[in-house]
Amino acid sequence: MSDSKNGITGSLEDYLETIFRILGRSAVARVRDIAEELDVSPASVTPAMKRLAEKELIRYSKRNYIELTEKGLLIARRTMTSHKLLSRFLTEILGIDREQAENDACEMEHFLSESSMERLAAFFEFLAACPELQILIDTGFANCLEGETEHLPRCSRSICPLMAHDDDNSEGFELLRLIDLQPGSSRRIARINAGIQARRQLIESGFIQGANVILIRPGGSDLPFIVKLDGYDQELPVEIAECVLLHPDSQEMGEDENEE
Amino acid sequence: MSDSKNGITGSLEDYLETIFRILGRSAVARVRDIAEELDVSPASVTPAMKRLAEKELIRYSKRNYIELTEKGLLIARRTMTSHKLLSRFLTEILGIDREQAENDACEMEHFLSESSMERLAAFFEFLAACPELQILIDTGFANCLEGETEHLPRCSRSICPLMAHDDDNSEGFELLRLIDLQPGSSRRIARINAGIQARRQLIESGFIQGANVILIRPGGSDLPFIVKLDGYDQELPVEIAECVLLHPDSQEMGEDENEE
DNA sequence: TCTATTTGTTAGATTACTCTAACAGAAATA
DNA sequence: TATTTCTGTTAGAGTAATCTAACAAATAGA
Repeated sequence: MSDSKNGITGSLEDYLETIFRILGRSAVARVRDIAEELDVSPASVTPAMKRLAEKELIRYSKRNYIELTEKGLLIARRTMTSHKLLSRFLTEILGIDREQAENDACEMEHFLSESSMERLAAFFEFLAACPELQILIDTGFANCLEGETEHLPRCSRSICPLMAHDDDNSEGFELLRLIDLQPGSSRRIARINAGIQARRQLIESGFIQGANVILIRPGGSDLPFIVKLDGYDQELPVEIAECVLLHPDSQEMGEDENEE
Repeated sequence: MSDSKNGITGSLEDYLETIFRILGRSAVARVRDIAEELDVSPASVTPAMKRLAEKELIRYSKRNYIELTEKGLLIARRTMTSHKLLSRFLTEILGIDREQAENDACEMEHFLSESSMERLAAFFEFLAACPELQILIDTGFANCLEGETEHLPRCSRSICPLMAHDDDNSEGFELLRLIDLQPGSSRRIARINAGIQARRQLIESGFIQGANVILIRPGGSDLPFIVKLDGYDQELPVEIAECVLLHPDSQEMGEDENEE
């Protein structure tokens, strides 16, 4: 029932985190501030405070200022750290805009386990200490994304030579197009070479790098391609199917990605 | 109220995803299978199916097999993809063990926005196409983590020269130890050089790369250090404070990390 | 066909959370 | 001091989710 590691729900974790934030900048935390910051009605805060006090995570008496206990402080800080790490990952690594990143992080923070948290922190330490990685991400990956409506993964040759291409038809250096695949044979997806719209649609349908597709039936101008993915047949119009680029080598089927 | 982008709750998304998984391997989906896979009682499944049917995400009639509608299929697939991406990120990049990664992904999947999802997918494409990045992560970062109880970020010189060190006292090449910091001055954390226990404790307390710390009062053998972080004073025993390594340059305070 | 087992549903309770509306206490103002 | 405003609480309702226990329908076995 109660989520995550603390034995409390995500909602209560949010209240703790909010109290922590407020106390970090003001001398006292009041019901009003909490309600405002969390965008809930003050009437929702009171019962939440009671629940927290019951669990001895805050000190709370009617109509009085709210304080975190030692235990509550620990959870609040952990939640806050989780939030920061996720938000930084989304903005600094993936390049998501701040607001969206905050939204996502705000919800995911309650479910990042301690070990994941610790590794994510290590990743930032590694990133800060490793200029090559920093450059690859800042320049290579970021450049890949900058032409938002353009074909996405695209590197400057100086950063990552194998990936370089000029967006004309030199695109598939070693990649195989889904539409050129032999019916009945299967490959792993290397990348999606589509505008943001089609790209999103394909990705949400499961066409992500590493996923295994089998061409069931080739299509034509009016006939959609049929491909099998995750055990399901899916229809793809030619103009969509064209965007799917495959790793040229038939994989060794030693791993999963197809079973679970 | 209803989470995420679909206008349905995480719980219902889980049911859809489960139905999707089952139909990917079996001809039919029954209440029993769903209950088993989700580890809930069959009595919880029936009302969930009613809620889903009401929203026209499944076709369901009493005591009959369950089918996804077109709309339901879309959501199920999107959730599934979100799950896969997160799980892959946790295992392939961060090196979390599979079971833990599945657990985390299972909950976070409901909150990863479409744009974040798309960028994460792009990251894998970039990774697959960029051998340098792959090497850095597989060798550099992974090596950093392999001695789990050891000092964490540690690179082999061949991969990332600046980071290389041999775990003797050559550790801080250019880094400043927190315990050597001038009282009153502030620096950003570069990394935590501690065993897994102390490391986890520090990170959960907010001592992550990039965070700004101010040394309030230096400590001694019996006297804990006091440092300010996120507006809060924290006590750190010497042996813990020793593990905190700082970027040597006083930062330009142009960004946040201290305000929000 | 009759019975036992499996499977699915219902009823009823519980928990957690939210809201609005009404009210009460405290502080600020006149 | 009296009154208005701000702040916090309570009451009452609603939603979503879960459970156990009892029951009903379908299937399988004898």
